[in-house]
Amino acid sequence: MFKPVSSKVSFPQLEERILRFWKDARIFEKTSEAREGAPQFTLYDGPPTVNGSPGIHHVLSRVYKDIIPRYKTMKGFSVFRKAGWDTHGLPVELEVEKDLGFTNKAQIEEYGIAQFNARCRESVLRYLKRWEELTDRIGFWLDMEHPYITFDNDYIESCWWIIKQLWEKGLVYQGYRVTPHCPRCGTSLSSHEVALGYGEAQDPSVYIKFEWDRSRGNVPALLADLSPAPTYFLAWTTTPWTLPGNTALAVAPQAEYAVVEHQTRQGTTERLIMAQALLWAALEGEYHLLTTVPGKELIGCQYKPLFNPGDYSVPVQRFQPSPTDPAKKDLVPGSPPETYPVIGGDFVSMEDGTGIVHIAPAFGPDDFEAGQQNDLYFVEDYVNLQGRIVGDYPFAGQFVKDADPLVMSSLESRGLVYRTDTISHTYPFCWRCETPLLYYAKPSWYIRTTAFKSELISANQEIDWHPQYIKYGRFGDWLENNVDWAFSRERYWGTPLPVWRCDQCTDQFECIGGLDELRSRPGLQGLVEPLDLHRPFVDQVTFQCSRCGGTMRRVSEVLDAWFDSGAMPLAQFHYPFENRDLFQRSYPADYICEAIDQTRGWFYTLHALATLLFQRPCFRHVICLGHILDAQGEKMSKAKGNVVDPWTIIAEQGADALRWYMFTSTPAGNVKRFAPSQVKEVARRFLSTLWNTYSFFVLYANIDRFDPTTVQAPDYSSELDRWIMSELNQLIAEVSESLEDYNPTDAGRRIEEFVERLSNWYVRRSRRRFWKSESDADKLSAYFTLYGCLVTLAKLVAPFMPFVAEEMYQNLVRSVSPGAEESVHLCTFPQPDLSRIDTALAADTRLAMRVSSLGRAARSKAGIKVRQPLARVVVRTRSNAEKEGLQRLASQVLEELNVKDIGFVRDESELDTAGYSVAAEGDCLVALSTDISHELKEEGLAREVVHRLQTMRRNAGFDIADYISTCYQAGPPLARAIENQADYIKQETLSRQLTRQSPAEGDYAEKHRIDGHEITLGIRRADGGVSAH
RNA sequence: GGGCUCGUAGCUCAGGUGGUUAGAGCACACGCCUGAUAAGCGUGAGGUCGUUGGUUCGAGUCCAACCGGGCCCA
Repeated sequence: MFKPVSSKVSFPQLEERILRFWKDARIFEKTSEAREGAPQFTLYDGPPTVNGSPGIHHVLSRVYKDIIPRYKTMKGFSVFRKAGWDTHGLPVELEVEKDLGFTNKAQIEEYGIAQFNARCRESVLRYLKRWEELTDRIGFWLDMEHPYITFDNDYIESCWWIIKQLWEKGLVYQGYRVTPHCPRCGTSLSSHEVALGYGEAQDPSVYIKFEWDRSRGNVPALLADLSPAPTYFLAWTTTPWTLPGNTALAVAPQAEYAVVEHQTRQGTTERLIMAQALLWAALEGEYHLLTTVPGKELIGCQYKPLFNPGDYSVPVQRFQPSPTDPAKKDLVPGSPPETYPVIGGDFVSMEDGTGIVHIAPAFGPDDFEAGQQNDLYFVEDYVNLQGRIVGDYPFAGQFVKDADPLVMSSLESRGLVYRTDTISHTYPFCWRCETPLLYYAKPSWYIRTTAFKSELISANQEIDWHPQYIKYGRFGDWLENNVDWAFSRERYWGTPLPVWRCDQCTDQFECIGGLDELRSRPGLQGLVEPLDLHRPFVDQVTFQCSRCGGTMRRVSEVLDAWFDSGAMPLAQFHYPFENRDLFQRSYPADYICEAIDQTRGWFYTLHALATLLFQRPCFRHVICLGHILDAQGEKMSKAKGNVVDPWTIIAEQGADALRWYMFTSTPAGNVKRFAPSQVKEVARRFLSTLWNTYSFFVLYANIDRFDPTTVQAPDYSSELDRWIMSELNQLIAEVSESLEDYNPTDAGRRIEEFVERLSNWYVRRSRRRFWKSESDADKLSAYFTLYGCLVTLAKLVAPFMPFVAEEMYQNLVRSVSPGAEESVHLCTFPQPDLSRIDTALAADTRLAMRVSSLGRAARSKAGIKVRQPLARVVVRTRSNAEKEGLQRLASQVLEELNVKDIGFVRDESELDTAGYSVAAEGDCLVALSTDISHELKEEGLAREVVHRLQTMRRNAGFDIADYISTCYQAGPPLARAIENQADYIKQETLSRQLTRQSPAEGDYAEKHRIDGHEITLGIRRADGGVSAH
């Protein structure tokens, strides 16, 4: 006996039961134990940042991470899947800062780095619990008992080892570069972080006059003859605060520049120099053109500083060739300048502005480069790392963006402003705290990924991307445009950069690749127990300089958290200090899966570190998911309030419905518009159809005491059985193929299709076989076949919907075969029996379904219910093969249409359409005879009576197998029909007696009207309550 | 501004290498069926396949430009 299955089921409750079963019986552990020694399949779990609770988009990536390992386990692999948690980084610090009410770094240092980091650790540990809970609840099986956590000392030590490897290959360097800098967080951001934060900004758009000094530098011949008058270079900028840092103006050498004359508001005459092509856009009011001059002739002209740093107590530096390496430029202290030069630059655009670009080498990447190339002055120190102006400026003390109007009024008062506007454009903001980023020249540590660019590209060729276009599109392009990785951060809660520097001979650096190496340094001090490799403890560790005997102190930086996650192929094993074999076995990963934004994030750092270390990729197959948007196609964000909480969906529809929706609604790589109502639809359309088929089977199998363990395989004489077995094996083949191809979407959609056919054709057409009284071979064959379909389905859907699959398996298999595998997830995945696939039968059945569908349409047109039997259906067929196919399946069509006989014609002209109702679609035509003879009429009436009695049985609360006694009172026409069809009625309604009399006391009675005639029906359970079957 | 990607019914999606009248599910209206079903079946309505050009005997499908959404990069 199977456990009775109600058609009404709460999936969330069912899932909770299954979770307990898995836990109590250690099923997950057993899936590993059972596959010990089998070929390994490796998942690398891209560690989510455990800062904040997991959202619906995390469910998407986590169930996609789950399905392939589950499938591979059933295919006999030993699957490695260690959970990972990304615990470092700015987001974590930011949250703690918010809690503490901090607004800048100084407050952290005041508070104490040790305490601050302790809070960071607590914060991630708190969130980690929530991640574990959700992971568990959605049935994502991975080893959370032995996770890798990026803040562990072991993990950090592996990171150190990797850096040492790169250091020894000369791939780590400290560069002085202009980087995007967040003045609030006080740190540089990497290019992928900057990308997260572009937004619309309102900025000043100003045209500034730089006064030409004819007494110095170059005077272009074309301008030499002009009468003396004040002459200005006109330059455009959106960042007035950088003007005190201006040390040059750049022109496009090939462009033509105009000298124009105009009247100022004060009535004086002045001249402006700017690109001719942009005159119309930049100038207002009247002006007249004096002459033009090629840009290259302007190079070498000198102009007067807007703000001479010497006047504001700000130090000046200057680029000059390095004495050790003439190819390099050093910054050396300089004296305040008299004038600055006009230089040439190929980056000067003729799209907007004036064709003359203001250069502040400290505050822009192009500017910095121009400074190096032209040995320019360098003025940076009037802005500190908090973005505030220092020095003696009238706008000192202001945040740079707030200083903009004050800079302008200072220039305005000196008559150096031509025009002021505002502009709306995209500008980068800090992705976490939304502070506008500043480009700021400062030292940062780099990994020289560009040295391995061609290896990065060729290793990518070995990777199997889903969707494929990522490979040479998004990801390939990114590799083609590779730049060195700025991987240091001036922060606190992160893996410390393992580089020590001598405080005496300051250019002596040492990179430490592990703890033993550190312990072996001479004069080691400050390494205390219990060991914590984080700041501030690691900052106390000093040793002796091998060159001068000075003290080696660690540099202050920590690592970009992306380095941590990119290091996981090694660091999750504490490689190379432990687990060398395990590492070797698990490299490269067979499978990884994250969303599209990771092309610049984890996909990249993983690939970069692997290639730099081993010159080969560390993952073979990757599914790159599209993002989840809300139902309106808008990005989900807390601010908009359109974030979907996964727990709500799970509580209402269950994890399996959510999983199924994630897999089948949209291809993995597409954006997904998430609407909770669609999860509900999945539950209704697919899950409940499957469940009801299962529940139907159990209901009748129990009545008939069907025991799959003792029944022999049938001879499959039934076309229906052969057909569904053909469909089933076709399904197994296609599902396997799609999953092998990392495509759960197609696989799931095929399963949906099969379940639909199973329920709405196989079971519907087989119903009588299940409820007929005699237990013959045909009945057993139907049970056996449906049972086989359901058990196979349980296994096929197991990787998709692990809970429902388990429930079905436990009841269908374990309850009758205690020796069977303990869990569906310990079973092997079904293998298709290709010999059972009968494509001709499949085509014939499709045709039979189509004919039935058209036959129903013909009935509908004629207004004759299906309950009324008809004499004949005629089908026009295109070929003998079609005709023979339909003849074989005639009983299915006849029953479905409630028709006595089927005929065939090859041409419509053979059909006398009088007395027929015809329906056609494409080349398929079906005609139903509409003449209803007296006998057919009586049969129809009898079926009406049966229908009313069936409904009454249900209303009276009888069991479907209870025998009853039936009585009726009706006029002659109905009574005659009932008498003539008495056997049929008794059989259908399990009536022992059928008598023409009034209902007795205690009978369940109803009055009905059939075809205009009144009838009273009464039923009662037959004596002894003996059940049928 | 550049790159990638998507655009098919009100909504969610199918539509290998170009080939009759572009399909499914949901939702809507009307009708039917029901000893498993929260279901199912039938009919109806709903589409200039984002737009405009081009290639072709023939374009949802191939090409180009543009428009719109998303992501990425400036």
